[in-house]
Parts: sequence; structure tokens; C-alpha cells
Amino acid sequence: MIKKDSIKRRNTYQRQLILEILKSTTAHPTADWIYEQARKEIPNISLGTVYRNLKILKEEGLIIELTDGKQSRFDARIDNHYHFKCEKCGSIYDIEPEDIEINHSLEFKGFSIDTVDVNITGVCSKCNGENA
Amino acid sequence: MIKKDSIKRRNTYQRQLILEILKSTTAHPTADWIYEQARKEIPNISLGTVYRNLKILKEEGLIIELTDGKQSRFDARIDNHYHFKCEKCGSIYDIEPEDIEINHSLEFKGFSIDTVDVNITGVCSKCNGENA
DNA sequence: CTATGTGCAAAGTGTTTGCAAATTT
DNA sequence: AAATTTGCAAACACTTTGCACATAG
Repeated sequence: MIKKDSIKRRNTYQRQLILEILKSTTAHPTADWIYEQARKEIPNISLGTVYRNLKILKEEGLIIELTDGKQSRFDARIDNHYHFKCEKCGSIYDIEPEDIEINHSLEFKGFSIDTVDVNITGVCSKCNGENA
Repeated sequence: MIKKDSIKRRNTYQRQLILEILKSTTAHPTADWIYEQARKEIPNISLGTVYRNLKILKEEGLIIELTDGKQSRFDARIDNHYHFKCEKCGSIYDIEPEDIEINHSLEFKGFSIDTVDVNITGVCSKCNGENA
């Protein structure tokens, strides 16, 4: 497999906008939601463009993709953190690294670690408060 | 939304077979792989049946579903454990709970915890050994 | 000018579903 | 006999892609 010389990326308005939209929220939106927001600025932007740019932004390490079931969600927060998903309202919350402590002993078994992803499910404080 | 009285499940050969197949491997297979195995016993079983039964087995708590990107993978191991995915060969390994220690302090914030899922990526010992 | 990116629509992929016939209880 | 399950094929939801035109560098 020959690694293609990395492509020279342009700074298109579409790409900038998509990144901006993603940076402006902590809601871990889907491609479709981003598309709807983007249409407010560029009414005829296409969903394909949104997907293509999300892929590029991810390749460039500017965003991450959360694979929550069938639908991908995207996150412009790229520093170390984890996620909590509320089973009632579906919201995804960030978990700060200091709120969770993980120690693993895998390297000694010959495994190299690249990423550690923690996903917690449960019921969020809002939903816990509002129900009996 | 009225919760329908739980359905009385039958013990179909198809369902039993699918569970057996899943129990016989630690490879965290996809629905399609299970389908191919099942066809060896029931040549005209349909993929739809495989999906329907996987969903039922999951509802009954007999298997779990791993959502690794687009494609679901299934696991008949339902006791507490985590997963490691090798970026080179794509294999998914089980991580024993004693190999990883997690402490979180989320309950105090009003969040109730239901499941804690840890997914680690990296390079497995096999791939680390075989390459330079 | 030229390679990269866009919009559009069509195609792809994994999964779900409607239906009539078959099967379990 | 009644309700669940099956196989089949069509439908789905999300994502990717081919193409001709547009645009950034």
C-alpha cells in the first residue's frame, strides 16, 4: 500500500464554517445537524460537502468522531476527555479527565496503547431531577 | 408510550444456533459473519433472521453489542470486561477487568451510572512482534 | 493555470421491516 | 388454534462517490 503524498488542502469557506459550527457547540452534533446550521450561512451547501469536510477535519486532527450507535457524532474538543450519554434524554456530556482515573497494565503484555476511550451511560442530573 | 406486555419467546432452532455460534468464538463477529456460519447448518437462513435474533438475544441480556464504527459486532461474553482493538490487524481483544482500574466520581454530581465501557486502540502483541 | 473542492444525484452499506407461509407452544 | 418466527425482498438511514463545474493558490 503506497501512501499517497499528502494533499495540499485549500481553505474553503465551507470547511472553515463547518469547523466554526462545531467549535461553537458542546452538543456533539451529527453531520445532519451541522448541515442544517451550515445552510443558514450557505443555503445551497450540500450534505456531501459536510461529510467530506468532516472527514478531512478528522484526518487533520482538528476534530474527533464519536461513534455512538449508527450515527456518527462530531466533537471539536480534541483534548483528553471522555463521554457520558444519558439514556433518557440522549444528551452527551463531557467527562473531565480529572473526574475519572484509569490505570491499565497492558503495555507489559506487548500491547502498545494509542487511544483510551471511555463511554459511560446512565441518567444525567437533569433527568434525575425532573423525574420521580 | 404504552409498554407492551413482554412477548413470549419461542425456542427456535435459528435462535439457538445463533447464540451457540456466538458462544463458540471470542472474535466479536459481525452479523454477516454469524450469518455465514449459520448457513452451514441452515443453508437458507436469512440475514434478516440473524439480525432479528441478535436483537432479541441482546434484549434478553444474553449477548452484548459492540458498536465499532459503522458495523456492529456481537459478544456472548456478558460479564464485566473491556475491549482492545488493534489498528493493524483489526482484531478485538478482551481486556480483563483486573487489567484496568477505573475510578470515577460522577454520582456525586447527580449522575447515575449504568454502564462503563472502555475501548482501547493500539497495536496488539502479535502485530508488534511481527513487524520491525 | 491546475489541483482541490463543490453541488448534485445516484450508488453503497449495514440494518430493518411488511408480508404470507411455517413453526413452536 | 394462536401467537411468534421465518425467508424473502423491498425499504431504510446514514454515508460515500462520480461527475462537470467552480475556486483557491
